[in-house]
Amino acid sequence: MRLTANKIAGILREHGYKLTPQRHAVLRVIASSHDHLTPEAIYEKARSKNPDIGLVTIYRTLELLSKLNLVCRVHVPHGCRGYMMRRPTEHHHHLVCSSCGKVADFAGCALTELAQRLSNETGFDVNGHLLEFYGLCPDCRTVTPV
Amino acid sequence: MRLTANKIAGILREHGYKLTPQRHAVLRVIASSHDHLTPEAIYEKARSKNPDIGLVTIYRTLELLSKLNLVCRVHVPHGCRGYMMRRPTEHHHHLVCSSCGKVADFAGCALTELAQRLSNETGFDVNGHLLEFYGLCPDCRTVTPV
DNA sequence: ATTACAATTGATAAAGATTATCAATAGGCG
DNA sequence: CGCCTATTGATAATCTTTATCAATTGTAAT
Repeated sequence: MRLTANKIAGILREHGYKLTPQRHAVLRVIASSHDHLTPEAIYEKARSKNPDIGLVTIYRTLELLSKLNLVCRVHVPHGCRGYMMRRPTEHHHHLVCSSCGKVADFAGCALTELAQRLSNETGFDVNGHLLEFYGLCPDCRTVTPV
Repeated sequence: MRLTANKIAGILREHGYKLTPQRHAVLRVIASSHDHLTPEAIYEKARSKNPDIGLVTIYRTLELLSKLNLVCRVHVPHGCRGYMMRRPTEHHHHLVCSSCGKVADFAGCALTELAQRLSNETGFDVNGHLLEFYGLCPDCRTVTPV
């Protein structure tokens, strides 16, 4: 089960934020893509539906949606600002090809135990983690990487 | 045992790169700090020893040192370009406080097994990973986070 | 030591990405 | 329907990072 753009729009409203066409557009764009999208890419896609949307609004909206935990920010080697839908029931991480940038998802990170250990040892209140693997995808293994 | 700046300078030379005072300075700066340093911070520190060094050289040197795996690039929530020494015998990761930015190190990530599994399942040639935990440090737990 | 060559540097400018400002607009509630 | 305030978009202002290119400087061979 995954959250639809409409459900998320409801959540947005529940938190006291207005539902504007621009926010709706950004949500649609992110929800309809499986990959990470840069603010610029989101801008381009959103404009095709909503030609008058401004780039600044994209940034503001992304910040808001991140704060509400509706989208998550992802770091990849070439570009550290990618956004994608957060799917609560599908906790997963990324395996990124260093050569072509292809991204494969994987689940089963089994880090809660480690998080608990860290919490005990350091006194931190651990509430999240970032895990990514890097390597060469099958296609790029056969050629000389750039 | 940790690599000294001198040893690393030797490694640099072995790889066919010249040992310039600027590169030496950047290495010293990074090697002498335990925290992540931004390019700008490295620039400031390097200038105190070598007033004529240029910012562009810092960027170029960081790129080179990263390529040689002598330093590693770290992503943290507020600023995605931090560099620190790579210490081959001390593989470790970071636990970052979302509020004050304090960083604690930890070892024992036990991800080689997972990397092997991913390698088998996806055909990727996995050669590295990025793992970071986020949370609130003991000091920041008691006050309202920003 | 000297020389010559190629790598490296620094200053400047250019390009890109992100944030601040502020008047105009539009969503949501009564 | 109309008001109030949040939100938007255009522009400009900040950073951050990269490109350019002449001048400099390691290095290895002499």
